[in-house]
Amino acid sequence: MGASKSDFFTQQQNQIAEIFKALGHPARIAIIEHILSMNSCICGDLVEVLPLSQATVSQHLRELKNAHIIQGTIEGKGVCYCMNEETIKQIKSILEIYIESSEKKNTGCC
Amino acid sequence: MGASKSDFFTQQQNQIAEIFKALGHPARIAIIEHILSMNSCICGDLVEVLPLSQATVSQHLRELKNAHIIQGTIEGKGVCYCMNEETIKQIKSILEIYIESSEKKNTGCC
DNA sequence: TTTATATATCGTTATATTGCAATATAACAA
DNA sequence: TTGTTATATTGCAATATAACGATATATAAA
Repeated sequence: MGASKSDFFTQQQNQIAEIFKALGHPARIAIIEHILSMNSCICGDLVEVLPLSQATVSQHLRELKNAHIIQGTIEGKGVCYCMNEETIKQIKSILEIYIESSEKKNTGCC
Repeated sequence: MGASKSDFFTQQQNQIAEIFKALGHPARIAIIEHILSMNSCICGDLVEVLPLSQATVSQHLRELKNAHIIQGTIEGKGVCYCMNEETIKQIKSILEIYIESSEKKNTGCC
């Protein structure tokens, strides 16, 4: 197969997984780090920084946009990218819940 | 292709992406939620709870183990799974850094 | 020992992802 | 208008992933 049985999971589980999946590629981590490291977020130079073709970079950007991890606005003939803090905060708070639950229920078996 | 060019990214970028990738599937999110919701972490019943075959569940568990998101110890004829808090905390702190950087460099373009 | 139960691994198929060249689109410049 | 630059999309080949049946392994029970 290769198709995940999304229908059998909750909408929330699918949504969370979507975001993590978008973060699950080194090129996309590199893109995020680069957006964060720049003072301006006009990111046409990503192609020069990354070892990937323009087409591939554009594709990764689209995936990050689809998952609402970054936002892009047209600025003249370029596009300005920046992080969508809300999504990152959402994921962070989910991890916090995981950590809390895990600390509460320490059964000592591992 | 289909092979990601891992060699061209830093070890840290690859490692972070690996963990996010392991979290990027609804079944694996469901597994984590179930481990956290149980008082005991003996998780042989995951197969009954999830809409997946035993082989598939075992495969997902292996991926979570490989990414050090969960740990498993043999208990009698079953296996006891629990979270590896360290990994979750590591990912959480990376997201915190992302949020901080993002807040500092608000250029207002998006 | 034999049998049952729990989990892991192997082999296979269907689908998804990665990456790029080629091409399309869109905005500015001349 | 035409040309130039920036980004997106399309189409394709190579590889990876998801899922499962069958089988292997490993421990407990009889």
